[in-house]
Amino acid sequence: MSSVEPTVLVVEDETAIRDMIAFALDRAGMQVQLAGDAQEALVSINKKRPDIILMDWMMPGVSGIELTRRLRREPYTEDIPIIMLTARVSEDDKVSGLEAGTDDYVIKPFSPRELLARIRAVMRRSTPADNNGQINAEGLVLDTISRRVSHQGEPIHVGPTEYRLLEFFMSHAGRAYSRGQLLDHVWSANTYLEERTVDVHIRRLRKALEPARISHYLQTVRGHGYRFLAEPRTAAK
Amino acid sequence: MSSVEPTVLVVEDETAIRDMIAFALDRAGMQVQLAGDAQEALVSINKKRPDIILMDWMMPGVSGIELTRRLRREPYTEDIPIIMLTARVSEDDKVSGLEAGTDDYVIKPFSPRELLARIRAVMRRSTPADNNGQINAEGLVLDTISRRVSHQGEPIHVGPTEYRLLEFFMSHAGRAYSRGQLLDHVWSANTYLEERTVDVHIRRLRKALEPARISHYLQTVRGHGYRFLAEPRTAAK
DNA sequence: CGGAACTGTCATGAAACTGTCACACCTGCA
DNA sequence: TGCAGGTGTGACAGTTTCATGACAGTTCCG
Repeated sequence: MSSVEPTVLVVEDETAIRDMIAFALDRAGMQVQLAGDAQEALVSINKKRPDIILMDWMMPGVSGIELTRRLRREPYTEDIPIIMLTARVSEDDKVSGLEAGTDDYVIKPFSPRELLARIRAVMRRSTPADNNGQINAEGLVLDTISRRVSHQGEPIHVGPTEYRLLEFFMSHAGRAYSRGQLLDHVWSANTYLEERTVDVHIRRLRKALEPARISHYLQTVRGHGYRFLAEPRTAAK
Repeated sequence: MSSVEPTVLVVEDETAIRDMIAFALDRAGMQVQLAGDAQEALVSINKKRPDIILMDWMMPGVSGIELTRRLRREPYTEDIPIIMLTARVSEDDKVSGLEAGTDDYVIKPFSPRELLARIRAVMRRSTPADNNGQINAEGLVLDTISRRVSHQGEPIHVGPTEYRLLEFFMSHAGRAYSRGQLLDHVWSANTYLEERTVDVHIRRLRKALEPARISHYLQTVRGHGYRFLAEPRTAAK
């Protein structure tokens, strides 16, 4: 897997907790960036894009959840996994956090070990490979730099919306999304669109993937939405 | 959460150490499975999924670290916490062990007391509720992220209602619910439905679980309702 | 200006899903 | 043994959900 040490950004206003986390992560061989508030966090991210972000829910000024929303809006940061540190436990918070784009939660108080476990779990889940601008899934390659799609060398043409949709799906492979979530993430926010619109774009994307015989990578989750899953060849072990 | 005794799989080639560990764990009221090498370990895991694995770093044949990688690759096993037993002390080994998906490690020589403490710590942190969106019960995995159900890797198709029903049951395993309670929890409120409707959905869910031969996980509680209980394999019947 | 590409919405039919029923079956009890 | 209430099972019709093709409005170019 990735032989380089992952970089973790810790956004937390309480110095004691921040230092504790920093110590634990450092011991585990991770690069650590520290930030005391959202402002510092943004600066830090701009300087060096972290592989994962640990973020306190409650912070002076811009809250963790608000910062998450902002990060999710920018292409440069939207794919960074975020783990929320929170004292809250209610279902509502959980839901709104997940909607905002959080990948996991750790509820205070937590042990350094638990934190490490979560970080590893999230990274194992969301790090497909080393990221040089390409996302690869069973021969389907999406190049975020040239903004092109190809399958086993053969170029595939997709429209702008289909491209964004595919990019979102491929960088969150395996995960099921409702139509509402897809509208939030793939279309610019604040635009109200019919949910059926998603269906049509899925259809167009499938059509584009059809010549490569991989349209089934886009799976329908009945009663819910869609999911991208590039199934490996069904071969016995 | 699980009040039942945890099952611990010990993978260790040195008989003396293995016996010592087995004795200590048994005294602490834990179920113990033993394996002398990776091969035996895989067989044992297939027979009964352990709640945690103690694994020697150095073993003849497939090493502990390699076995860890393999286990992390399979959905059925990827969530089992692993504690590595090692004589090595260098930083490098420590890091690569963690990267491979190990949850903790104990350096030889160690005391039974230390071992138990580590086991309890790891289990405490990896059990809490929706671990990483997966609910696992004896090989039956419900993934709330991808919204899929599978048994020992084999996907299982269930309809939307059956999915919600199973999710509810699995996150309240062992508990018996009346038909009325199930209607309240699984169906959206304010809908009046015939109580027998529950029976039919139970039936459909059982049918879906039938190919995996685990339809008996859904038990009938006569005169009351139903209960989900994934029983470990009973030897003979 | 004109065409090509793209976008959002809609109508339609097929497929999946849902709730209900009738009847078979099973269990405990008189 | 027969009865009575509870549960399993298959069938069915109504409903919901989704795939698909069409269409009109837009934008983006030459």
